[in-house]
Order: sequence, then structure tokens, then C-alpha cells
Amino acid sequence: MVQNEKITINDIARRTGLSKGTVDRVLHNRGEVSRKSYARVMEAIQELGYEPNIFASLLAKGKKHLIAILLPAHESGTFWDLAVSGIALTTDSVTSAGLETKLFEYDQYDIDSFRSAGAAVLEAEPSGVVLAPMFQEATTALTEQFQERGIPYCFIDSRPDTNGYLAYFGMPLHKSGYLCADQLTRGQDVSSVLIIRVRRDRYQQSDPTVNRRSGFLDYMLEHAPECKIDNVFIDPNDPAGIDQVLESFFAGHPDVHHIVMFNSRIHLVVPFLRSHPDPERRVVGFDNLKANMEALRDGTVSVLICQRPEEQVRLAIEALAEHAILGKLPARKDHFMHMDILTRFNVEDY
Amino acid sequence: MVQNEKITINDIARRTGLSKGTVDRVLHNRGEVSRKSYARVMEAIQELGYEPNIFASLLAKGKKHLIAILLPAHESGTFWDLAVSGIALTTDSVTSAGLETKLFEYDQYDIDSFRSAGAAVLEAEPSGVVLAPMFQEATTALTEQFQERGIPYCFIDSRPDTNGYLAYFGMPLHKSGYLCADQLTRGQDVSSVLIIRVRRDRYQQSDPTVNRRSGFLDYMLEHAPECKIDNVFIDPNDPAGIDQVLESFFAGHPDVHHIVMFNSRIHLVVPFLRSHPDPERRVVGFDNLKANMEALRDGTVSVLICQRPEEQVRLAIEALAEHAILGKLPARKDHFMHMDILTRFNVEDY
DNA sequence: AGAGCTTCCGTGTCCGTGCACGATTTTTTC
DNA sequence: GAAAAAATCGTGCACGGACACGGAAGCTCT
Repeated sequence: MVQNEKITINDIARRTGLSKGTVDRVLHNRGEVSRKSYARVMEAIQELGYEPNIFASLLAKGKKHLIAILLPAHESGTFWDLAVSGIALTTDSVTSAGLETKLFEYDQYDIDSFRSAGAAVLEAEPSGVVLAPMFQEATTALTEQFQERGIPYCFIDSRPDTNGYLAYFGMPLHKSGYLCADQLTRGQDVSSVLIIRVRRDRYQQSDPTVNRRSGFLDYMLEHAPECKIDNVFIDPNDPAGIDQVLESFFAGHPDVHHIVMFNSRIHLVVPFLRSHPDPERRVVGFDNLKANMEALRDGTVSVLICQRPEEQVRLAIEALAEHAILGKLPARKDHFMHMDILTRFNVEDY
Repeated sequence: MVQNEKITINDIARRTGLSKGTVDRVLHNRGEVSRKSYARVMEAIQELGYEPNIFASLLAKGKKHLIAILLPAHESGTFWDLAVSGIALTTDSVTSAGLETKLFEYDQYDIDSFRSAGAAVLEAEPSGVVLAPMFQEATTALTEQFQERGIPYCFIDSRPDTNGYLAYFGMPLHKSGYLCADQLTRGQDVSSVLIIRVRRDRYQQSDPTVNRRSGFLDYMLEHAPECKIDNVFIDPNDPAGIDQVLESFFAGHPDVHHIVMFNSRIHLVVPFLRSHPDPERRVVGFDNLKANMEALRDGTVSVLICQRPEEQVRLAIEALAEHAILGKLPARKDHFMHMDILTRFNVEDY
């Protein structure tokens, strides 16, 4: 594999009897080359197996590629906080490969803030964009702009039904619900399960928990059809209300020991669970938020199912970088991340 | 964060009134610089916040760094096969950053083949080496050579008690045994467990399973002290013998439903288990070998605990690359990988 | 004081590619 | 068929750094 003799653009020039300027024009499809010369150059490139020297190229053009990352504001301890931390994973290995990343944030409950953040992205003229589709139509409107300008973009977390994206990195949602059900009930005779849900803001269009819930219910139908499934709704911004809701539910259902929540906010109900211990209880939630992992350590939560959002971001950035610098397309479009099972016994080195 | 004006070596030269040649000598500690000039240059570098342009550097010196990877031969379907596949993960993002990887293989049961592979590595004059310590003294002898020549090296999988390595990437072994026990027995009243072991070749010095077993036993002592633990030994090269050993064991112990194996070869006993079904059985093994994952899919194995050997290799190579190219030391020396829990429900996208 | 040595430093070339500019050839136009 | 326009091509510098080479200055020694 040791490529001793590096073929350069000059070798091609000499071989074809043309100049490196012409070869360069061919390489970049910049026109102003006769059909005949073009063919000769292409032939020589094939024969000699020419590969451009990226360093020389990057050095000469001096241009830094900008990868824009468009995500909901990463308030500390939220899911998006995890995603943002994935940006740092690339700065060493790839920023050093001539590109720069810039984070654009918006309020995930305010569609206007999304629109203006999108406008800011366009203004920055990035070579690629990583984004999570929160507002469906607004996202489509934005990606259409990307298409027009030839800006490639990758989705993470979830994915709309459009088709122009370069790649997608996310969790198989339906399967994650299935896995979740197995972790919650396997090996036990479960007669009743409680699903805790969050009332969605009407602006929030894209909701991954829908698919998870359906995977969960499919599993239960197959493995424990007689199991009763209750739902309660909580408001994330009203801690007292959460306690109240749960209090009244368990007053009426003291026999329910299995609890599940399909978004990343299981930590919201942890205070209640801590103050109402139940040795038979089993709780499954999603995503490795700090607060969730804390609850895993002390045993309040039994299992967390995690999707490595940092990896999703890292891989998306790398895919865009390879596209921008080397012009490569990813092998596949859709990349489903592994679903990690976290328990108190393997939470430490995560 | 947009570094508009890139500071170059020429800026430093102009600022200090010296020439770029001198600045270069300072940057590389190549001597032939007066104390005074040295100080002035260092000061200017600080003030202006100079950072070398890696592309220009790589281009100018033209030298490709070689990262040697020294591992047991990766016969298809073995643990080392997984590790080797991690090499490919770096070729896109990092080979494009000016380095080349080369795999050196040896027979893990033949210490002489290890020695000669080590000699081959030295001869190749690599900028860094990734290796797994199989033979203790021979490994130490080799790493001492690395030290003498200033070649940095990283351990993966396990780690000797020496101290000269750049970084280590591996699984927390004791914890993995602990986790294993929990996955095997949690939520059930287990009265008896079978550990299947492989007789070690006498040359094989480094044995990660020892620590795993001790973690396992610690868990059992804490959580199920009255549980009986049996051991049987099998010979990997004698399939008929394996069947025989298990046959006779289960003839005498029909009440044992929980089986564990601390190395990657649970697949060796899968044929027997398949032909002797037991609905109450629970089996836990290690590592995502193809055959193991197959057994997970069909339910013969309940859980696999995996350590992402590809990631270990990738991270080790990246650490060495950063050291070779940028001169950076990794933030920590010891990196414990997460222990992944695989069940039939999350094996697909692994 | 001049030869011989160190020590220190500047100049210049090269790495491989991008691109602007101008030169040359071919084609079009009248 | 000459002038004008278009198509095609070559030259040369720039990017930022590595390193060889040779020159200047200071020192020691006879």
C-alpha cells in the first residue's frame, strides 16, 4: 500500500504535453478546454492514477469551509446539550482538516426564532448544514433554499419525508420502543404499565415519541396482550402539578410498578419517585441527560435507552466535511445509530 | 470564533525583525538560535497567537507518518477481526490528514511470531504504534525499544503495569464482570450458575478474563451469596469434546439454567445449546463476533457485553496521529470504553 | 593580526495546487 | 482575406512552512 511515487498535476501535464493550468481546468470542470485536451487529460489521470494532494489544495485556496449546525438552544442538561457536545469531537480531527463549525441556535418553541436562525445560516454561506427537523414546513422551506444554493445538509435525530438530504443519523424509533418494552417487562409477569406523557405544544410538529410508543405497544401486544396500559399527562413547567398528577394516579393504582416515558425527560418525575419508594418498581426512560444518569446511579431509574446524539452530530459533520473537501458522497444515506442500554452498572464510562 | 487574520511565520519574523528561517528554528527547537532571539520569538508567538498551518507543514515536509498496528492475526470471525475493522474508520478522516496505517500480525499462540512482528514494526520506523499486550515480557521488551527510539505507543484491550505508553483504550474489566452478573441474574431467584472456561495455553500471559471473573464473583457474593457456582473447562479446538463436557455436566445438573463465559467465544457452546433447548435458560457472553450476534438473534444467547474494539483502535490511532502531527498529548492516559449491552432487540444496528 | 572555529542568522528553493492574467490559436464576421 | 471575437492554453505568482546552504559576526589560538 505504500504509494512511493506520488503523481502530481505536473506529471499529468508532462504526459499530455499540456500545461498544469489546463490540467487544473479539467480537474475542476472549469471549462476553456478543448474536447480533445479534456479527453487526453482524463486518460492520463486514469492511467497514472492521479490523486490530488489535499494539503496543497487546501493551502493554495486558503478557504476554510464552514459547517453550520442548526439546533434548538442547548440549555444545560437538555437533550440538545448532548448533541452540541458532539461538535467538540470533530474539532481536533477535522477542524485541523480545514473547516470551521458554527452553531446556530433557536428556541424550539418559537417558530419565528427558527426562521431567523435559518436566515442567519444562509447568510453565513456554509459549505454544509447539520440540522434537526423540528418544525416541518419551516424546515422544508429552509432545505429548499439549501438545494437552490447547492448547500448539502444532514439531518440528525429524526428525519422528514423529503429526499434531498445528504445523510441522516438517528435512532430507529419504532425499534427503540420495542426494546424499551423488553427492558421494562422481560422475565416478569407484568399486569399493568404506566406511560407518562408530555403535552405537546401545538407548534411542535415533529414528535419522535409517537413512533416509540407504537413500537412499545407492538411489543406489549405480542408478549403481554393482557397487560393494562395507563397514560397520564404532565406539564414540564409545573413541578408541583407533576407531583399532583402522579400522586392521584398511584392513589388509584397502587399495583402499578412499571413506568415508562418516551422522551428524554424522565428526570422530571424522579423527585416524585424518590419520595415514594417502591422496591418492586421498574422505570425505563430515554437519553443520557445528566439528571437521568444521576437517577440511574441511585436506582430510581432502572434503564435508560440512549442514542449517542454526540456521535450523530460528529458523523454528520464528518460526512459534510468529506463532501465539501473531497467531494465524496456517503456510502449510505440513512444511518441508524445503535441503541445503548444503560443500567447503573455500565453508566460510569459512558 | 472566526479567526480572520491568520498569523503566519512571516508575521512573526517581521514582528521580531528576524527572518522566517530563525523563527522556524525556534519553532522546531532545532538550535542555532541565540538565547535572546529565542525569547523574542517565543514572546511574539504568544502575543500574536500564532498557530502553524498544518497543511503547509505537511506539504513542505512531504513525509507521511506511519502508524503501525500490531495485533494477533485476525482470522475471520474472531475478536481481532473486529479490532482490525476499526482501522478503516480512520482512513477517511485521518489518512486524508497525512498518515498511513500498516497492520502487523502475529500468531497469538506463538511468541516467536510476536517477536519477529515486533522487529518488523521497528524496521518500518513508525511514528506511532498501536498494540495489545499478549505476551508480557516480550511486550515490555518491545516497548522499551520504542521508548529508546522515541516512538509513542498506545495499548488497546488490556494494559500492562508499565507506564511509558501514550494512552490506553479498553474496557473496565472488573466492572464488566459485575455488569455481566447483573444481566445474568437480575430480577430472578438464581440458585446455580455455570461458568464455562477455556484452558489457557501456557504462553498466553495476559488474560482479561481473570478480572472479569472476579468482578462477577464479587457481584454474586453481594447479591446472591447462596448461589452455587460451577466451572467447566472446554478446548476450543475440539468441538466434539465441548459437546461431551456439557452433556455430562448437564446430566448431573439439570437444574442449572444460567450460563456465562468471560471471553469472546460463547459461540463455541452455541451448537450444544441449540440442540438442547431450555426455555428457562439465560446465557451471557462477551463481544460482538458475528457468530455471537447470530446466536443473540435466534435467542440462544440472551445478552452480549461488548466493548467496541473498533472504537478502541480508532481512538488509539487518532491519539497517535495527533501526537505525531500536532505534538499533542491526550488529555488522559487511560480511557475506559463504555460497555454495551446487546440483546436481540438492539443487535441490528450495531 | 590573521587563520580557523563556533555560533548565529538570512536567503532561496521546493512541496503541489489554485487562479489571474495575458498570450496564442481558432473561429466568426463583414 | 483581414479584423474582431471567441476559444483555448501557458506562465507565473501565491499559499505557509521545511530545510539546505552560505555568509556574517564573534571568539580562540598561535
